[in-house]
Amino acid sequence: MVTIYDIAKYANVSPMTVSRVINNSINIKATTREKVERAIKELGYIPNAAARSLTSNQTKTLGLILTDITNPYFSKIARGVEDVAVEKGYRVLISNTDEDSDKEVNYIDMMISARVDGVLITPTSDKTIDQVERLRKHNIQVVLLDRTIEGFEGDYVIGDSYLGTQQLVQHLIDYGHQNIALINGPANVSTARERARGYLETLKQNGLEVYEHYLSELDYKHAQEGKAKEILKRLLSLEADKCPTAIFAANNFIAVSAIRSLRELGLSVPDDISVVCFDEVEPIVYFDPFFTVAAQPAIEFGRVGIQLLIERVEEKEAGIRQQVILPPVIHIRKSTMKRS
Amino acid sequence: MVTIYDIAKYANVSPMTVSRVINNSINIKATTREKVERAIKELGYIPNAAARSLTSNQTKTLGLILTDITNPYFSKIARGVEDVAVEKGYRVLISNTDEDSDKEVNYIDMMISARVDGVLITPTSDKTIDQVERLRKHNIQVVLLDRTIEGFEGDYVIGDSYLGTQQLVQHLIDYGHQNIALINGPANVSTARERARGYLETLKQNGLEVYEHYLSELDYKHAQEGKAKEILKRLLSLEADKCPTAIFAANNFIAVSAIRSLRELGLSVPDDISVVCFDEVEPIVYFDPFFTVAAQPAIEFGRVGIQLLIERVEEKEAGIRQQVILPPVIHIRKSTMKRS
DNA sequence: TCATAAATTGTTATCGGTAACAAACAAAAG
DNA sequence: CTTTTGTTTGTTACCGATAACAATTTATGA
Repeated sequence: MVTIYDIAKYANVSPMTVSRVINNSINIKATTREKVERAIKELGYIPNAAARSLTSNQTKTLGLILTDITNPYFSKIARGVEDVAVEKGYRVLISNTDEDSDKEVNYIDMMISARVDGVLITPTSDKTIDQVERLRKHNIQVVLLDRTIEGFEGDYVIGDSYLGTQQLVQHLIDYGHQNIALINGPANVSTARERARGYLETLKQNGLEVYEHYLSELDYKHAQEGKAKEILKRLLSLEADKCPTAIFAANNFIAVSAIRSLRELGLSVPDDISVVCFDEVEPIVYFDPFFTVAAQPAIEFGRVGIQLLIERVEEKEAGIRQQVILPPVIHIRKSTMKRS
Repeated sequence: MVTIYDIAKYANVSPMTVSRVINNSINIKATTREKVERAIKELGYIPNAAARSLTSNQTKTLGLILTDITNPYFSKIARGVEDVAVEKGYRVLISNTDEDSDKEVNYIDMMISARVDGVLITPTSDKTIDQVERLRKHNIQVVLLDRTIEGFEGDYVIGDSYLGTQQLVQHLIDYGHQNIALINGPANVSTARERARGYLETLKQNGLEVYEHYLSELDYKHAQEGKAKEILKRLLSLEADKCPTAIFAANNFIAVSAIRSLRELGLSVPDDISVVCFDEVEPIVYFDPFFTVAAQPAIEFGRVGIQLLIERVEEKEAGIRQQVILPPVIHIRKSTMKRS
């Protein structure tokens, strides 16, 4: 492995001078600089980041903790993060919690041992506050992504779950639906709470009753057809006047599970029942726009989130909290139909 | 930041003893070990990976270079990689080249400066061989993923593009299609070459003629509706007896672009024209299985690829080359129709 | 009981950079 | 042609961990 010492010897200068050239210090004689740069090129030297970080106390590495990169919503976020990070000279360590707080703890350990400069994280639940504390104790900046957690003081980038839900539910009501069931995410996730609030308040604002039976929960995860089917069976077995004519799915995965289950139960969307959800269902949207959704600007979430994080990292003391709430965009498509 | 020196002082031993406890060395008195472990827990010590890597010459970090994490095919690969890597105690640095070899060079630099132990890479083109050389010069192991490159000697995990193409084309022929157009990926990517070969040979084996006009190229990238539309316009303007009744799209993105363009041109799939492609189109498949595809075990690609890489990393000298070729699975669905 | 082997712990140097200070050299001023 | 100041380069110590060796303690056997 070639080091500054090799370069130094090759260029007949001291290692320190090499270091100065690498870091574009002032006060280097032009001829010396050229000599060193030639040596660097000829020997193919690339600085050792580990050694650097040891003195500089920064690794130029950031952690990105998501629930599942396989969800297009998160892969887009990851993409946004990656692009901005690289642009600003940072590397990105990535990991998937699967909404599992034990995994989350392990990944936080990993991030701490890597001494990342900051972590951008989609917390699994309110319990994640402990992990935030731990990171901060290790002097690692934290920005939350997609969700907040109780008691968190700091920067975050989230979508407006309340607003999006309100708009979707209102859309259903405008389409003549009165019996709207909510299949929500886990109540210990802030987005689920906000979506529940949006759902309940919008119903109330429209003078509609909320049946206890209309509320159920699934994980925000992939492939839960089994549980989804049970929920739907239960919903569909309600008396005719209480049987839901529309379903609000709290995210894209839940919506896909729901529609699959509905089909298996012999119902078709939107003819028999309408479905709306949060987050775009890709790449279906490019190919055959079907889902009525509250689309969130996922790439933008990533870009903004990592930007905030980098700002925090680069000016530690930094001032006021940056809490960005990006509004969703409602797309009315084929999964909802007017009740006649 | 708490270091072994802090632990040492707190536990009244030498730093070296602390190091020994951390690394589970033998010959530590039980009482000493407990004392140190208690100190570690109480002070919340986590080893500094950078410092470690300086002496050990390994970072326990691996690089994953993909073309675009936004493509579900690659996000699944990334997921497989991540899972196995973490399981084996490695971190993963991730990056997206967008099939751009300049970006690729930058990311390779990044990986070298991070002194990753190995890189798992989807090469952008045959030119990537230079980058492989560079990595190796820096003593970094390389495993190729999804594609090979000319002149490469080493491990790789790829799909059987030839076989998959053959089966898809044969399926089209069995369905009565004689005029099958190929919209391929870039010829400097091995999968595209193999798919072209599979296409041409299967046609020949069936005594079908190949029209020059049937061959065209797109990037393996997202959102190329413009170019796709041009290609399709040209194809559809051929005389009736030469006008394709089926299209072989070299990957999922190309297929989606093609179908979108076809629709804009007033044609529907499969009624007017059949379409097949490589790689699953998710999550459509869960929701409404539509595409006839050669599905590749993406997660498995990732898992196997990173496993090979880790093996190489952990026993440098290692023996014979591991060249894994995983067969695709053909799913015949609704995007193809029998010609009557 | 004392020498010797085995187990346990400590010291020093090092990995590849850089900060802080010191030295050498060149240019400007008297 | 000195002196002074400013430029440029070099030395030393350190970041946090560990390998290699040294020292100390404990156990074993004659």
